[in-house]
Amino acid sequence: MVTIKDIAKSVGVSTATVSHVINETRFVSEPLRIKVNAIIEELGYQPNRIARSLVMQKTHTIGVIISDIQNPFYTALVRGLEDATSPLGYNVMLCNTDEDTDKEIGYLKALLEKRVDGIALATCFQGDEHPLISQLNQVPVITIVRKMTRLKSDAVFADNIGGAYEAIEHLVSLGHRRISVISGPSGISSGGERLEGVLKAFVKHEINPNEAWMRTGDFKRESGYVLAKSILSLKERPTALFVSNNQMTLGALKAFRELDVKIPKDVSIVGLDDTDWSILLDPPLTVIYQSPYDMGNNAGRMLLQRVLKKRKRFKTKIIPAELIQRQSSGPPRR
Amino acid sequence: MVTIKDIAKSVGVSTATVSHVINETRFVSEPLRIKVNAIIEELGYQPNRIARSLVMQKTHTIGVIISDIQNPFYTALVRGLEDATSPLGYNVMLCNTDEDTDKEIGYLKALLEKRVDGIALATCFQGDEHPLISQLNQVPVITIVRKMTRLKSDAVFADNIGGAYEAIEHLVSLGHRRISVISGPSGISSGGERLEGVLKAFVKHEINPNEAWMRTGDFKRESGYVLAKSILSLKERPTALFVSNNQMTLGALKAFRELDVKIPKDVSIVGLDDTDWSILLDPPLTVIYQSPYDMGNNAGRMLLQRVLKKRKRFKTKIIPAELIQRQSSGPPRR
DNA sequence: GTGAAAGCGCTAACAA
DNA sequence: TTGTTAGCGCTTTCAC
Repeated sequence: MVTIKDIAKSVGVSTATVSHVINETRFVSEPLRIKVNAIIEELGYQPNRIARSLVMQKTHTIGVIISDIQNPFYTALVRGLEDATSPLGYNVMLCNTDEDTDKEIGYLKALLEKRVDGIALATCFQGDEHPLISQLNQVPVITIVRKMTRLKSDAVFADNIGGAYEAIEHLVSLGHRRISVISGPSGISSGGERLEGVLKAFVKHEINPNEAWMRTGDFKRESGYVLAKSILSLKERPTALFVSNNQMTLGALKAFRELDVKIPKDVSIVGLDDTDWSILLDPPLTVIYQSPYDMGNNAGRMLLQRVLKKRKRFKTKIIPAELIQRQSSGPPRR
Repeated sequence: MVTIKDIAKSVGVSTATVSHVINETRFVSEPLRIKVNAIIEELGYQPNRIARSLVMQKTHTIGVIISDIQNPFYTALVRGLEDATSPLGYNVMLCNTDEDTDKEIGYLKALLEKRVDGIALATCFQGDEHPLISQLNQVPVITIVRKMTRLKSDAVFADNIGGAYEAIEHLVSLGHRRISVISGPSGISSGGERLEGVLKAFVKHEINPNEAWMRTGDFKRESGYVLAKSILSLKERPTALFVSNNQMTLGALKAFRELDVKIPKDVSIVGLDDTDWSILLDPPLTVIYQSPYDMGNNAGRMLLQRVLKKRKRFKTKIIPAELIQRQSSGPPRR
């Protein structure tokens, strides 16, 4: 592998000069500059960013930790993040935890040791005590999707309470009062907050939550499937179901299909998170939409601002929720 | 940031000793080892992998270049790749080209300069001349999904010819002879090969391709939509349509819905690439399935074998194609 | 306008 | 059993 030293020797200048023509960081006379560039071209020199990172203390890499790369929510988010950071010369190191806290620890340690310039973290830890909290407080981190207490950082979240509230409002406005809910883990903020939004709407409309209809899943497809099946098998069926993420909705829809429950005639369903194919489902799915692309894009921009020390105070951005009404929700059967 | 030197000074040993206890790379007496580890713990030392990479000439990072991170095909592939590499301590640098050759060049250069240990590349270049071919020939590369001529490398592809052939066979077996096809760019191997498979089946069954029904898209949703709309608007409609990737199928289905064309009563449709939600569409989609997870997983394993020099000869792995028959394909209307 | 050389944090050959 | 020290390839201060 050819180095800056080879170039220097070949041209007959010092490494300093070569470095300066490469980075345009101090004046170099025309003839020398031309000669250096020619040799660089000729020898096919490729700068070694590792060496540069070591001295500059910057890697131009940002780490992203998400729980499911196969979930379109996260891929849109990553896309937004990459669109925000790659034009500024940053690369993304992507880590998939699969909701496994051990993996999260492992990835986080690796990112820290690799000295990434910043980390975008959608944690899968529940509760307060993140084991790496002190290390995380020492690097630019942006908390995304799921809150982390005790971490001083910028953050981008969705309006979970508002979104869930709106979902229930929508169902109530259609005439539903027998509403079932599949929530996510209450220890994860997006799980707990969505349930909070639901309950807030219940209170507003004086609906007494029926324990048998209030279930908690783990944000994965299988739990949506199992819980929906169990709910639909109840002697007393709800007239509507709100599922608090896209994967569980997928599972729930499978259950509906298997049990041949007609949507929305038998039971209305509202999901959270929109996808490309929601519109092609049978029937097209009514959802609460919170733009993951915007979340990622904002996260990327905010993270870079911090990396580049363009901002002092920590900032939290909330991405709004929006109801997209399609045909999976309708008035209850009389 | 605390360094190995700080540890050494604090314990009163040399940096060599510290390094050796960290890496367990030569014997260190019990008491010293304990003391060193204690101080490491106490000072919260985090090894600097950048420095280590510089001397070891290994980054434990692999670069992955794909064209669309929002396409479930690629996310499953990346997932498979990560599952294969991360247990061995490798991290994935993910780059999304969006079918833009300039972006591909930029990312490739960055990966090369960052000295990733290996690259998994699904190129978006068409034809023979990849501008970075000589650089790529100097690092471990695994070609995935799309062939690259002139690149000496391992490779993992899908059985595109076989898959497309099978799709047409299936339609013919249902009684179709008026078959329309939306292909991908012929300059991309997965585009050209799938068309090749189609034509092979046409020949076998003595079907004369109707020019008006043979269209070429760009693998993106919009082109599937536009082409399907135009095909369905023909005075002479085909009785079946084969679409050669999932994104274009999504677009085509939208066109079908907008024109109120009944599937499979009016026109049968077979897609290529399966997705989680194919089964929930209306009607559930018949597809050709070529496991992207397996592609990624094999690619990851093969790439690491090469990185670790466990293999001399280049190897190509073909992932088989399989027909998954659902309800979007049926006999033609009489 | 250019060069010498220190140093980024680590590994490992060579010495002791 | 442990320490000294020369790099890995680059940037940048200080000198000329």
